[in-house]
Amino acid sequence: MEKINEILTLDSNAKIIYPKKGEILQRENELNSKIFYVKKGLLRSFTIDEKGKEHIFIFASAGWLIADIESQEFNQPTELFIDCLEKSEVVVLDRANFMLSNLTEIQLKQNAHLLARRTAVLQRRVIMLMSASAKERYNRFLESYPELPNRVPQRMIASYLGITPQALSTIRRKMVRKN
Amino acid sequence: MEKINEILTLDSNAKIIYPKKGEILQRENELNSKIFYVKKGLLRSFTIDEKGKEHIFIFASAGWLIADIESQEFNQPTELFIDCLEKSEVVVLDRANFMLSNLTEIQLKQNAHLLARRTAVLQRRVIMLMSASAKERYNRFLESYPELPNRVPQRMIASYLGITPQALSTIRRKMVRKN
DNA sequence: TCACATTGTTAATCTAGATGAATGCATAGA
DNA sequence: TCTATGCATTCATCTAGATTAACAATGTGA
Repeated sequence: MEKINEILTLDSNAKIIYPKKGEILQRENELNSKIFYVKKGLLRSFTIDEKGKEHIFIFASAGWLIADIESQEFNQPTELFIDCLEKSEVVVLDRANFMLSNLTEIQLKQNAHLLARRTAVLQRRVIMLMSASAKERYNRFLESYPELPNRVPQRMIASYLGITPQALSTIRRKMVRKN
Repeated sequence: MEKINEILTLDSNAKIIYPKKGEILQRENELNSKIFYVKKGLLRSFTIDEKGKEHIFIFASAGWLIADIESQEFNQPTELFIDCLEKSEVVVLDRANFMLSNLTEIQLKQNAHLLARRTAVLQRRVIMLMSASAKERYNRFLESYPELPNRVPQRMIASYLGITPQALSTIRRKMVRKN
């Protein structure tokens, strides 16, 4: 994940921002083409459905990219909000530059790996959503992101898992009782 | 989607196969690094969970790639089966070659776009699984892949949507009644 | 400091979709 | 041709998780 820095330093259009907790970096329906690389802190992306309910798509802590790849790839307005959960340090890249600037071959390959890694995470997520119970998904979440439960409120973890805060609370209670 | 052909013709290790309906191209737990590009026909990838239940991850008709990106990116044995639903024509690529062969810059960028497009599809899939009812997911599926219902049995569509064949049958009945 | 919002918990009720089983139909294979 | 296997449908039942609501504990801001 270090090679990204080469890309960043080469991209003269890259800017660094220091968003505060609660700051919104990208809104739904913006025609946006930004990619955010988190150097420090924590961001998240999420949608809001017709009933006004929030669905967290992904958390991005230090070293991760966050962006609305779907709308960017198909040149449509953003579906995802992106906001800041902790005081952060974030590199803002332009999609066009990220994909098309004069990067070296090595950097392009790195780029491909970053995208492949993101895809891999999503692949696992889809399989989990289809085949695992809420309890299993929660346990997998704890294994995969052991530090996040200390940093984000439970209602957001519930939202990430695709369940209500009440359901998560019940799952946790049952897990405690069994130990 | 045509530029892929440039990549294919350059990759001297690429082979063409002609699998028949029902033929399995990749099994779970194989340490495999193949990427399949479908020229004609129809493939699918799927997992089988602990209860023996099938979960279809993706359908790939002409012009699409299919591969277990997750296990490849993390160098682990395959989680996904890949098999053939219709007599097909398929280009078999080696992951190593696909990522690291001496492709031109343009081809590498094309490559990045193919991956980004895959990621975009998965992004939409995750959001749908989290926020939409089975009925809504079915309608979206019909919009996105209008030709597939004629080519694959309903139980597979149900599996793709993450519901049982019975539930899909009920949804369809209700939709017919309303028209 | 006091009002007020946000978070997590519990409990009662409701519902989308799962499960299990039976039936009719079509296709395939000996 | 007959038999068997897979597919779609329907129905009765069950259950994981949603919904609604009430309440305590903690933060937050004027």
